[in-house]
Amino acid sequence: MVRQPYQKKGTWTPDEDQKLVAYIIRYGIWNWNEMPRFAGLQRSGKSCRLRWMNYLRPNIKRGNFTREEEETIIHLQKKLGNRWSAIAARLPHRTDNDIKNCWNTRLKKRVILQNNNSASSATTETSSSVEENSSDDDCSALLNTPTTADFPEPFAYSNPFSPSDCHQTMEVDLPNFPAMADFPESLTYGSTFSSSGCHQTVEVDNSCSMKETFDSSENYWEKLSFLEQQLMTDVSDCEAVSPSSQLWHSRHELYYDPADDFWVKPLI
DNA sequence: AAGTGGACCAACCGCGGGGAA
DNA sequence: ATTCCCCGCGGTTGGTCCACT
Repeated sequence: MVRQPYQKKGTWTPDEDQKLVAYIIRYGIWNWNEMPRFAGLQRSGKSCRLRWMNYLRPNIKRGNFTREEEETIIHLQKKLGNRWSAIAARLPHRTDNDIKNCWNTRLKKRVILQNNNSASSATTETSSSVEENSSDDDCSALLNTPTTADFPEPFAYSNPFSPSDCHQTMEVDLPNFPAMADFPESLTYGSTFSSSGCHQTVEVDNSCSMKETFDSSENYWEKLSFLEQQLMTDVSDCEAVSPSSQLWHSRHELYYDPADDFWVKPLI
């Protein structure tokens, strides 16, 4: 009988974030339901997916929405309704959850207010101000968002939206990436980061231990922040691994401790 | 200083779609 | 054709922060 592991809820801790990011960087996304177990997380797959998609994903723009973005959301909401994922697809680097929150907390009231004002006004010109003032052309810069299909290699990223307007490239090189059979028993891997001018790279290799890199390195979160800033396409689109193989599962059995519901060796 | 209410945001829940078996 | 499983979406909730009284 398979014991249903305890599944934690609530706010994610930095340690959990670290485990999830480290795992996804290393292995990609293959099965959200199975992933938390292998990543040493006591979370549901849905929770992991949500955390990744809404917060940890590298290409997420955080912080206040600009006036232009807000107008775009209003325009698109009017056009598409509450299809937040469709709206998010047209707003670079904003998540559907963020857009939904923005709408529910701010924009909806603003629109209602605008509508009330226009309704109370005898004139008709203001009633369609949003529609008229934010045509598709007006927000074309936002709508012409590159899709992940524009990026030929799973781990090579270009960032046309870099704040500094310089073209930045992120390369994540994962040698032996899915080859579980190649992992030594004392599984070691990690990431090194380098930056030079506008061309910045991220390399993930097997040269240092995961623990060393993410636990005792001087600034893991600095690096993660770097990832967040520079990885400008969806890592989830990366084809990472073939976990369905018997090899995958058999190798993971070596590292997963069912007694603790924790994936021990690779991370500890 | 303490209480209160609103704003904001992260996360959860339930449902439906789509693909695989 | 049917069932099952996974994923993604949208609605909603709960916690935190902050301004105001």
